[in-house]
Amino acid sequence: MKDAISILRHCGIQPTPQRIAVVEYVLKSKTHPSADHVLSYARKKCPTVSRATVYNTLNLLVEKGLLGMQTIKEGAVVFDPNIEKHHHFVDTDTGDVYDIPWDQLEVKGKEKLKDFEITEFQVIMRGRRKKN
Amino acid sequence: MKDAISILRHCGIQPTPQRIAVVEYVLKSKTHPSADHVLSYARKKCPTVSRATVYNTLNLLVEKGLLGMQTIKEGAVVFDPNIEKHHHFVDTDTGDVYDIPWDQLEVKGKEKLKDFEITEFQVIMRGRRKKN
DNA sequence: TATTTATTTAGACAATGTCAAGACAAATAT
DNA sequence: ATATTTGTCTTGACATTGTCTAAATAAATA
Repeated sequence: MKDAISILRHCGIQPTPQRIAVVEYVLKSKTHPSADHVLSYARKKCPTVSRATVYNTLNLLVEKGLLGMQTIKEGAVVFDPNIEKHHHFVDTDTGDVYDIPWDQLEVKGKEKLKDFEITEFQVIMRGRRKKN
Repeated sequence: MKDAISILRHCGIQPTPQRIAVVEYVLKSKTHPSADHVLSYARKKCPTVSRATVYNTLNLLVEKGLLGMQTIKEGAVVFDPNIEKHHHFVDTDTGDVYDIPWDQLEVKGKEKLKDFEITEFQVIMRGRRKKN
């Protein structure tokens, strides 16, 4: 992955220490962190960073298409560095969210929904992850 | 639909005026109301009903399987009187949520997900509802 | 150096949702 | 009837999420 500074510059966002801290964490996260998670981790690099700045930066990244945003859990939106189309599986025991590759599932019948203009869709599954 | 009192009695919940007001509204709603919507309408029938009672009653109904609960919009959970399996379409302009009948769509490939034990799933679509 | 301009911070604010304590009502027992 | 237990409701406190504003700070430009 490119470094945080180039990523920010590339979309015309001034790379400040606060934004760099946010980007470094959220864009390389393997999980699906909430804004509060991002805030905690950003404060490790940049102890004075404020909640407002974290929210501002996250919203900027989402607007620029560098970051996904999902409303699949109660309580708080989660962010998703994977901006390829994909589906989601939510472990109902742990709350963990897993990405399911787009081509693993096929959704048939959408063309029958004549009343709706579908701009995006995904399958959301819930259950338990099997421990191997 | 059966009346609110029988429904409550049938699951061993004492039918109080407050609960009846909640049930009457939420179980016959054609939309997908939030808890706050339910509170507003319940107060029309029962002006002193409290927020806590509305939440308690909604949670009770969900536990008993009489009411669905969906986390598909930002900010607040929505409730869904349709407890048959179905998919959802969210109008990104209006925020309205539409139920899509279960048999309109088919999701293929779930058996390939060997790491996951799927207890439920649905397709969530976003876009615009075509106005005829 | 002076002056815009952009960014950050702190705190206020509103909304969602949960919880505990006391008030109230209803059912049962005495 | 009255007392007692049991269940329910309300109020208000509380934590959390997320947005906003005003003031402070930093950075860029002239």
